[in-house]
Amino acid sequence: MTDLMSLLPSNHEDGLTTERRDAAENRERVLTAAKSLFAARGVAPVTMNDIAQAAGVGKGTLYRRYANKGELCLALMDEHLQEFQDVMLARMRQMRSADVPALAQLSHFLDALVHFTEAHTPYLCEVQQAGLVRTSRPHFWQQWTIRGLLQAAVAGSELPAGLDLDFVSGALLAPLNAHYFRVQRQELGYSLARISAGLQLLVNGLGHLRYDSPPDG
Amino acid sequence: MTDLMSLLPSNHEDGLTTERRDAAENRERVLTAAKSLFAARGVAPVTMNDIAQAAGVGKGTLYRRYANKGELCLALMDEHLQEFQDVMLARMRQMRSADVPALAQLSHFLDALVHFTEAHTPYLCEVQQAGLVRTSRPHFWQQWTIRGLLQAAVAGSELPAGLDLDFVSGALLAPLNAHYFRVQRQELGYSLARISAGLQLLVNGLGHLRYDSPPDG
DNA sequence: TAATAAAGTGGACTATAGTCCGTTTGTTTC
DNA sequence: GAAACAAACGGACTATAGTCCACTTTATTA
Repeated sequence: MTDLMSLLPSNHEDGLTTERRDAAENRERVLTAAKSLFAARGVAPVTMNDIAQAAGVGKGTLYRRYANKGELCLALMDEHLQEFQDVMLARMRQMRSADVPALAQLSHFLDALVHFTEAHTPYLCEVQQAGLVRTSRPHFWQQWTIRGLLQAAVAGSELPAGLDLDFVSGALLAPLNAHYFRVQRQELGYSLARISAGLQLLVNGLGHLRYDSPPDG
Repeated sequence: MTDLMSLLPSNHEDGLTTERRDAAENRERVLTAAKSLFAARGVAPVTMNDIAQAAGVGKGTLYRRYANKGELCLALMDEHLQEFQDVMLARMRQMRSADVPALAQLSHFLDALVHFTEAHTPYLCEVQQAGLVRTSRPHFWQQWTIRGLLQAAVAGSELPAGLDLDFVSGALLAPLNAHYFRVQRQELGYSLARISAGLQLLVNGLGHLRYDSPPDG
């Protein structure tokens, strides 16, 4: 469960192809400038032009590395995401060795995910707007983890066999869609606990199914 | 269940404030032009400029009536939506008088919704991109209907009391988000039946819960 | 039917995203 | 350390969304 992730594309340059010195410098300047602009004015109102200018770099240079604000936000989130993944993997290893049932692990994971989404909503909104969600590391990893826990629950007879785990793992993640999450939080006024509890309701429901519903291809 | 809808804002002008003759003419020309452009080239690649030009109308005129492509698409969908609503209300009345359980009605409704979404995906994507989803008639009505059926299921003891129906009705709709729906259909290759079955899985799961999970505010 | 007010119109204008390509800089090789 | 090549750079340029406002048309009313 831990090794497969290293095969995924990473958001920061990997050491295989070395980056030219000026390029590395500029990347750093762009990230720093973006971070401080976002902190000062919020994410949405800052334009790519603003960022390029603040970084003392041409637009072409900026776009060469980050095709849009979404990619830039993904890069800025990278270390937080890495940490989140590490923490969650550690906790889940621990839970597994303490024989915590898979569905309980899933509940824990979903709750953590709600908090992660809360912490990064503006960035995630940009990622989504850019259409990068499905291909982004955060989302891929999240769905992959959920799917794995569901699978484990099936293996441990907590869930009936024959469930459409691909669909369900996507459906559990759908309400955490950044834009929708913001609506829930700000327009509908849902608390984090409420969202978390709602998701667990769906999971618990699945756990009480007692027959097989055949999926089709 | 039927009357409340008439209070909602409609997408076409209501007869209360009469529209000036030239304005009505231009509105018609815009809708016609847009429909044929969308049919010829698809929705996404057509620009507002294209539409204004094809309609023989200035940009200002176009934007006065439709603030963006999303609103325009909503207007173009209006009669289809109206028909869909009528059909569904009729069917549900019929089912109710035949004592079909609420959850079975919900299954039927979700299945119909999958087909409706399929039929209008490109339009719905524009609506979503414009950020109009939550305020649009289609979405409001859909969630309102689902929520009503869930409520009926609670009343008929098909569902335990205490469920967070607001959250759940939103969560059931989340995987039908136009962009995500397109991903499921085109990238993941899910069939309509599979999506429909997946949603019903979630509903059925709820139906087998046997304890109350308290929501919080 | 002329005067008037309100509603509607069109296209120039601004803002932003994103592309393109001639120029510059860094790295490698000899 | 000079030549040669690839990588990176920057800013002018294009495309599109959306705004603004001086002007025109319609409906009203006297």
